[in-house]
Amino acid sequence: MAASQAEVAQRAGVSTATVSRALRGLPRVSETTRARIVDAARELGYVASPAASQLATGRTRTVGVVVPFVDRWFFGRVIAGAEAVLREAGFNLLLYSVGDENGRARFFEEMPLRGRVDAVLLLALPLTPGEFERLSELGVPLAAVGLDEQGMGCVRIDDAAGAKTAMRHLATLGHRDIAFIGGGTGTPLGFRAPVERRAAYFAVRRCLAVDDDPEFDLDGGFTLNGGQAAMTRLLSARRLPTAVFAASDEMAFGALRAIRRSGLHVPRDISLIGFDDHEMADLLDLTTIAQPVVQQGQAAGRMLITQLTGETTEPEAVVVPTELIIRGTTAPPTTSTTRSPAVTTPHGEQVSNLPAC
Amino acid sequence: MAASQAEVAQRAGVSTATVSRALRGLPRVSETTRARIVDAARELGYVASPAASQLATGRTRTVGVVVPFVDRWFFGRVIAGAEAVLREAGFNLLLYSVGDENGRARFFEEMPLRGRVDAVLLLALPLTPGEFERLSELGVPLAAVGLDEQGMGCVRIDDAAGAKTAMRHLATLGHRDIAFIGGGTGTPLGFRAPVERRAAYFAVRRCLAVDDDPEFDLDGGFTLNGGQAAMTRLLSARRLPTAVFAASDEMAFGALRAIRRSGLHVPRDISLIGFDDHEMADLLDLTTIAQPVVQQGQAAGRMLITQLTGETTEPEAVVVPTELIIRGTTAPPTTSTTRSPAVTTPHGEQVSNLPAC
DNA sequence: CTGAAAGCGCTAACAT
DNA sequence: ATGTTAGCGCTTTCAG
Repeated sequence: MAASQAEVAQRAGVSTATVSRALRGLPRVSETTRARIVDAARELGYVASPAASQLATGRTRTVGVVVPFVDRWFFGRVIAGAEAVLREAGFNLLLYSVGDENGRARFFEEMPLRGRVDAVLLLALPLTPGEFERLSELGVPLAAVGLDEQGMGCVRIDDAAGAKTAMRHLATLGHRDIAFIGGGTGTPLGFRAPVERRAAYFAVRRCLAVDDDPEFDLDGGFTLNGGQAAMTRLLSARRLPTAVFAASDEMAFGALRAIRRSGLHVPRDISLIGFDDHEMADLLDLTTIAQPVVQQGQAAGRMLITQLTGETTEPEAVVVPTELIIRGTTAPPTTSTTRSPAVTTPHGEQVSNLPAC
Repeated sequence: MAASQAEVAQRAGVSTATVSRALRGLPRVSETTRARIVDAARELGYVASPAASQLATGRTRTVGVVVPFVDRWFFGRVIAGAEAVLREAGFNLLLYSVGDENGRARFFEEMPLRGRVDAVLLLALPLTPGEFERLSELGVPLAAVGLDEQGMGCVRIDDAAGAKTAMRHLATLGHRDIAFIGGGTGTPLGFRAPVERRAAYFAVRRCLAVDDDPEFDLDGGFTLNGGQAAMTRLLSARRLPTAVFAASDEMAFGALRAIRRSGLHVPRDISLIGFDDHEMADLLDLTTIAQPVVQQGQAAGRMLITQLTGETTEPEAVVVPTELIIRGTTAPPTTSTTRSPAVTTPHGEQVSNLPAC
């Protein structure tokens, strides 16, 4: 069916070794024979069998991408970014979606990537020492997005700083009664963004000298519906916050819906800030913390390419910046509960005497 | 590094041939030796080299998935569905994102999937005869989602019927001045959903005896921003429609934003219906035509598995049903322009004497 | 039920 | 610059 290297060799009147060299652009082949071989190959429609060259060289020209979910906005974008640069460099993408605890266990047990990839890109999955060990046994370069792991290239945002910025934005507007919708801190998948964003929430609260309030610490499971449910719970509580910080835009969307359904208005009655700058955030006029998503995928992809193309560069850890995007869901609290005199800036923000949090 | 079959054979005191049979569950191996071999393999952590068995058998245990974009809601979901069933059946996924005209050309020219996959799943990419030919040369089973191609398993919705339902819903409510936001009919990628949905729009118009109106036929490029831009154009036209049919929810979201920005209200001033039942549709209370997305991916995946596991079933064409989801963005026109007496049903729909469109 | 041996199609030393 | 010759690690007749 498909032409073999031997046929090309015969047609060009050379040995298979020369064909191999010529077609891979290696030196030690005269230009004239190379041209002859290239012609013969084209005429025969020859393409080297990946399996054979893989067996001979050990290289697969494939990168494994391990992701919790393919069908979430964030991951889809990161994959797209990584795919673009890897494809450009001639690599294929082997996709593995871990999904849940079960799938994760299976992945690390069976290691379906073993012998199939030259490198692995990990998305947002913090590894247990055992898992890291298993992955290392593959003996290929590793990189990750949304992780801060030793021994592999990592590109991520500073979740703590981003969350702090969100909280400071609310505080600057004059808010003190701020609720948090996060969640997933106890999930088996163990993402770190949820944990860090929540920690920052508490840190800023304390810095503002506001007592902890368990009723203001909600679990929205990082989903739209979860965010809505959490907000609904919040709205039926004894005391209402003047602002809500949702640790992801999707949860903020859900919260938005719950607030509207309750007849309240954003930001008049409650301010709301999200995190991620989801593609829908602009549409819903949601104030949020933006992070570059596609770029993180690209950066991680490039790291792997660098590792793969010989230069034994030390795996680096890149932190990309987040940015506060002020839209229409945040404003100063109407029932002025600010504890210090505040003036309004041209941007409509109140400047209160914030402690240096 | 990794244990080889020979080592297992030696440890179990048999030949590599027997190891091969035993580990793959083939017959003609006594249970006692099989057990011994399995033990030896486990102790050595042996896993067969994919490259080697691939070279020997020609099978890759991998399915190629060719998709226009990874980072669109629809495709992400379909991939997730397909991945689940294929993974379950022991197949890996090789992802190829075609993206644009350029990437598409490269894909069909280089055929990076050649020799790397046992089957190919195509998403929403109608093929030119030449492309189909190239793909067929791979000599592997083909399946598609969102296509109606001869010679491969296809699973899709009836776009025409769905669009007709959307239009009839508006017509039943009493709307006659209905605009359409679609687009991409001229895109090089040549998806068919845009074309069919638009054709149905015109068909129902004519059936309602409403003259064609070029000003009501907008291009929203199947993106959120495009939808917004199209709606903005529409709002600045001489004559306003009482309803808008957006061929995708994402464009409907954009339209929604444009309408709100203009100070008009949905559905009081303008009714709006979308298509797809995007995850955000419920949040935005958008009336739409729902289609099963994950299920289409699963169905296509199963088709491939069937083809692959011997049963030489004829590639079938499955059409899954769509469903009208009535939410809050559609209502009877306020300025009653109905041409026939209408009564209101318990569901709030007006029943007008619709011609049988 | 098991083993010997011949590939699968390519690459990489080593010769020439 | 080119050819020879071993593998790479598994599968699969074909014998036994």
